[in-house]
Amino acid sequence: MTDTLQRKPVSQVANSDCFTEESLTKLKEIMYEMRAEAGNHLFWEGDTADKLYFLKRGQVKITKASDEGKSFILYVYNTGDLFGQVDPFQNSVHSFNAEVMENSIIGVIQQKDLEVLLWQHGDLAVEFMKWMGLMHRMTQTKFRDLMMFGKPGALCSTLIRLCNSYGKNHGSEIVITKKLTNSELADMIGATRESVNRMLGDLKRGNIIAMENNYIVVKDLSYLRDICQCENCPVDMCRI
Amino acid sequence: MTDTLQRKPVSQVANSDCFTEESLTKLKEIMYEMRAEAGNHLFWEGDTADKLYFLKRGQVKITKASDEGKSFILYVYNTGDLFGQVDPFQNSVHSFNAEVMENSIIGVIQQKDLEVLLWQHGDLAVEFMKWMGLMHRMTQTKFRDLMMFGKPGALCSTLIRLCNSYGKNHGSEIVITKKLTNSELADMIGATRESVNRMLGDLKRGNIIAMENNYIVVKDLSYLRDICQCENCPVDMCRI
DNA sequence: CAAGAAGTGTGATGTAAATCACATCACAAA
DNA sequence: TTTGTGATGTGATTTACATCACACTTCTTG
Repeated sequence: MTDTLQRKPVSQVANSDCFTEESLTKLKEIMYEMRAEAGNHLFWEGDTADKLYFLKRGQVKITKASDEGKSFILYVYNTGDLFGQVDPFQNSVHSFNAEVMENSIIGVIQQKDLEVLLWQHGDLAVEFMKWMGLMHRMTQTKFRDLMMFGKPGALCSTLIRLCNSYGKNHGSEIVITKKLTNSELADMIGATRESVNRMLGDLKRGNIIAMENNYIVVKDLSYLRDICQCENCPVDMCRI
Repeated sequence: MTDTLQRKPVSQVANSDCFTEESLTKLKEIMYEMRAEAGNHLFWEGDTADKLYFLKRGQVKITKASDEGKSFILYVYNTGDLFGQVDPFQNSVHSFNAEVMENSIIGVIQQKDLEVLLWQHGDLAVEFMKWMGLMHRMTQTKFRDLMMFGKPGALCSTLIRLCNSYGKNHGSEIVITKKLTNSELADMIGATRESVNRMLGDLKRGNIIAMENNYIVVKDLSYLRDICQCENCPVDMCRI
């Protein structure tokens, strides 16, 4: 979560920013490209986890379904993001689902190939370690935000993360350039649509946010920060 | 979370099991040893995060304090565990506190030194990547357990994790060989002492668990599994 | 453009869990 | 032995949030 001034233009922010141009090229060399249509799944819970995915273009969300049919959105990945699971077990399986949200072009990396690459290139290994550290930290901070500050805190944290992932500055306001339904927001914080609706209503009435042709506009970021005790961590960390 | 038969003796389970003997030796060569007394802190929120810690002996918990003075226990590390933060930012700071619970002997690794080592040794880099993946997954599964199955689910998941970290089989029962107060359990699942007390009472009445001179004994692991929809993942992953 | 689908907004009610308030209980120190 | 201290156990009350129910709005698409 960052000062509005520090924010990079939306289009440049991706978690593969951790890598240098050369490293990214090396990674790209061991990828094979595939296309996936919106609605399809890259993997399901229980599938073998032995691949990484580089989102050349598109959007993918990582979810967990509960028995009662509710689904919890853990991450949303966008163009330029790298994601997947690296485990020390041979028969490791996914605990989550990866659902394609927009038609996407995806570079697939086999864990075996990645291991060879890391083995050969020390600099890539170091960058890769840092990327993994970043991803882990993103999970931890999200965990904290969703556990410690109630549903309003979780929502405010999510709005801040959305600003960091999709925000465009308009003067002192930040437009979240991604349409989101109340249900989607609810699934991101483990709440119900109705609760989100009421909370958003409160924020609108308090002049913290506003809607501009169905996009959320954040008018008072510092208020959101206070609610979830945001510590102004790096933008790259506090994302969706 | 595993079948009782698969469970390794407590003393052998540590997250540094990801590494081969040789790799661990290399890591140990770049450590400097320090002693820390119970009650002290290895780091506080806001401190620079540029070190890893290898717990040669002792116990350390990673916590987050909320404004209202409540504290949430994210991890408890034991002898043989490696922990710490690796971030791609130069001025990265900790989001959590590390409190020493027992007098400990700790090997400290500077991130800079680690980078050199990873750069030089491909096999270590690959193992390190897997270790990081394991740690991340541990966080994710804990996240899921605490978010999706209510407080009873969170408690059951935590009891299973405690079995995996500290469990000793006694016939079909598992003794959790670590004394825990209701408050500590509460801090692990983000609940209150009273709630934990009531939930434990329910489990005792249902003959799922019992107390034997202040140690928790799990008598019906499968019941706990059902409550938190445990998928029987590897022991090494589902830990505290 | 009509009509169904998908999304929003909001009241009423139910329920899980926090909070408050004490009564024990265990045990260590004076 | 008393006294203090931390932990446990349990009822009564409050609160946050889910659930249910339904009206209203806005987007689709035939």
